[in-house]
Amino acid sequence: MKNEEIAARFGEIAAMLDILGEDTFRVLSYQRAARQLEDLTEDVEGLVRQGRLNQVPGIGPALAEKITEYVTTGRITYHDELRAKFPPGVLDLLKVRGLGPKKVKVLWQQLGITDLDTLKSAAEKHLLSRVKGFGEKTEENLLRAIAAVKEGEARSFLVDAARIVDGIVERMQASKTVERIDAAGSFRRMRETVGDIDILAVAKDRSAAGTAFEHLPDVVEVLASGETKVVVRMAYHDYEGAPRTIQVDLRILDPDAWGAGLQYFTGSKDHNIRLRTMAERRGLKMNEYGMFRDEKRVAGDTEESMYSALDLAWIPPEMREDQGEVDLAATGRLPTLVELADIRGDLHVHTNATDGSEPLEAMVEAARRRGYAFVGISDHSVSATVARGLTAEHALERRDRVRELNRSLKGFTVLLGTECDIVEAGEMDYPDEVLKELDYVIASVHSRFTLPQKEQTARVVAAVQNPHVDVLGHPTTRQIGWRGPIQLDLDDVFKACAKAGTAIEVDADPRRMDLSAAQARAAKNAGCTIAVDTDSHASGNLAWMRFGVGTARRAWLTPDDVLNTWPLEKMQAFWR
DNA sequence: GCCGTTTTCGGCCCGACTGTTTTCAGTCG
Repeated sequence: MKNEEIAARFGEIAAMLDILGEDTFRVLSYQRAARQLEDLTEDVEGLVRQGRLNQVPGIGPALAEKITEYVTTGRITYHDELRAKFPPGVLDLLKVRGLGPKKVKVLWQQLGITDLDTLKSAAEKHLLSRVKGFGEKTEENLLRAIAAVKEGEARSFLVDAARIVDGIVERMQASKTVERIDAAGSFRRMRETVGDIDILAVAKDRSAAGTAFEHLPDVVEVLASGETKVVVRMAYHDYEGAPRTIQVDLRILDPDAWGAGLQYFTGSKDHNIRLRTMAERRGLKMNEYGMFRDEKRVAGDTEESMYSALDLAWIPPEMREDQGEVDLAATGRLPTLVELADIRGDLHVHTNATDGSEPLEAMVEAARRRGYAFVGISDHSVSATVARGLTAEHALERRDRVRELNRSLKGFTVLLGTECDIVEAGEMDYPDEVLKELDYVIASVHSRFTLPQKEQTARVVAAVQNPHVDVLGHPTTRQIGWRGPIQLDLDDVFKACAKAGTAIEVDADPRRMDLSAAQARAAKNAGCTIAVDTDSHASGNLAWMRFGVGTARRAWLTPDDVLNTWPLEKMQAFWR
C-alpha cells in the first residue's frame, strides 16, 4: 500500500510549508489529507485507477493530482522541489517539544542551525538567548526536549497506556481531590498506539487536584500547570520491561460540562471539525464547554446531549475518525459494534509445549475464569524452530489429554488446534492427515518475510485455500516499532479468504495488532469473517482481548462479523 | 489546500499555557 508513503510525503510538505510561513490553511489541508490517507481502508492505487480519489474527504483536485503522480511515477515533484530548499535535519527540529515552525525558521535562517546536534551545542553555549523570542528558560527546556527526541520518544502501546490510566485513576481517586475522572483522547478511541494520555476530571478544588496530579509517583517532569490544565511526563516500564516515558494531560472540567469535555477531548480532530461545521450551520456554537445557541447553553452535561443537539445518535468513540460515521449517526444506521462481553472464547493460545510459559491446563483454567465458553490451544508447528514447534506426532499426542479435560469441565470446551507455519510456496507445515485430526487450523507466516509481493500474495492465498485451514493468523506479520509488514496484496488475500470461508485474524498482541483496524474493516467489506485473538503466551495475556475488541470496534465490526462471538456449534460448522 | 441545501469566494476551531514580552507570539492539542 502506497497510502503511508504518500501520507508521509504530505506530512513533510505540510512541515516545510509551515516553516516557510505559507498559509496555515494550506498546511492544515496537507496534514488533514495525510491523516485521511493513513486511516484509509482502501488502497489508494485502486482509487486512482477508478478515479475515486475525490471521494476521500480532504482530497481535492490539487492533492488528487499529486497522489496520482506518486502512484504513476513514484515521486511528487512538488515534494522534491520543496525538499531541495531544506538542508537535511531541519525537519527533525520540529520533533523537539516547544519548537514550532516559527522558531525553527529563526534558528535555521538566523543562526544556521539545521540539525539536532548543532541545536544542542548552541543551547549549551547559550547562543540562543541572543535571539529575540528565545530566553534562558527556553534553552533549558530545549535541552531536555532534545534529549527526549534522542531517546526515541516513541508512541506507547495501548496495553501500557491502559495500565497507566488505571494507575492514575486509582491514585487520583484515593487522593480525594476529584469527584469524577476518566480517560479521553486516542486511548478512549482505542488507537493501536497512543502518543499521550488525556485524563479528564471534575474537582471542587482545582488547584488541589492539579497538585495531586503533579505529585503522582512516576511524574518526572511538569510541562505545564494552569487553572484547568496540567501536563506532565511520566516514567513507566512497557509490557516487555523497557523503561519509557509518556506525556499525560489532566483537564479539569465543570460538572455540567463533563459531556462536552469528554466529547471534545476524545476527538478525533477531524470528527470534531465535522461536528462543529454541522453545529455552525444550525446556528450553534460547539466547544469543550458545551453547545451554545447565542449565549445560552443547550447541551453539555453528557456526551449524548451534545450529539443529540445535532440530531445525531451517540457515536461510539472507536468510530470517531471522520470516516462516514457522522452520516450513519444522522440517519440512524450506526452498526451495533462487537463488545468484549460478546466474546465467547480465544482461539490463539500457546502453552509451554512450545514457546508459551504455562502448561495447557493453566491456560485452560485462565480462559475459563474469564467466563469464556471455549478456548483453542494453538501451539506452533515443527518448522517454527525458534518457538520449539511440535512434531506432527506431538501435536496429535495431546488429543487424549484434551478429551480428558473436556470430560471433566462442565459447560466449557477445549479445542485442540495448531498455529501451523505456512512454508515454502504456501504448503502447510503438517500433512493433511495431521491437520484433519485437529479441531481447527490457524495458518501463519513465520518465515520468508522478504518475498516480493506477487510471490508472497500467491503463497498466502494458496494457504488460505487449503481446505483444512480455518484462520489466517497475524496476516501481515508486522510488529510495531520493529518490523514492517510483508509485501501482500491484501485485497487479493481478503477475496481468497471470503471465497474459501477462511477467517482472518485480528491478533491483539500489543506489538502486532494485525490486522490493523483499517485493514480489518476492508476485510469485512470484502466479505471476510474475522477472528479476534490474543496470541497469548501466558495466562495474563488473555486480557489483551480488550484491545483486540477495541480494534474490531474501530473496524466497525458487529458480533456477526467476529467468529469467536458465535456459539461453538456455529463456529465449528463454519470450519467444516 | 478544501469546501458548499444561504457561499464557486471567503471562510477555515479555538482555548490554555509558557516565556519573554510589557501586551503578546508561539506552541500545543
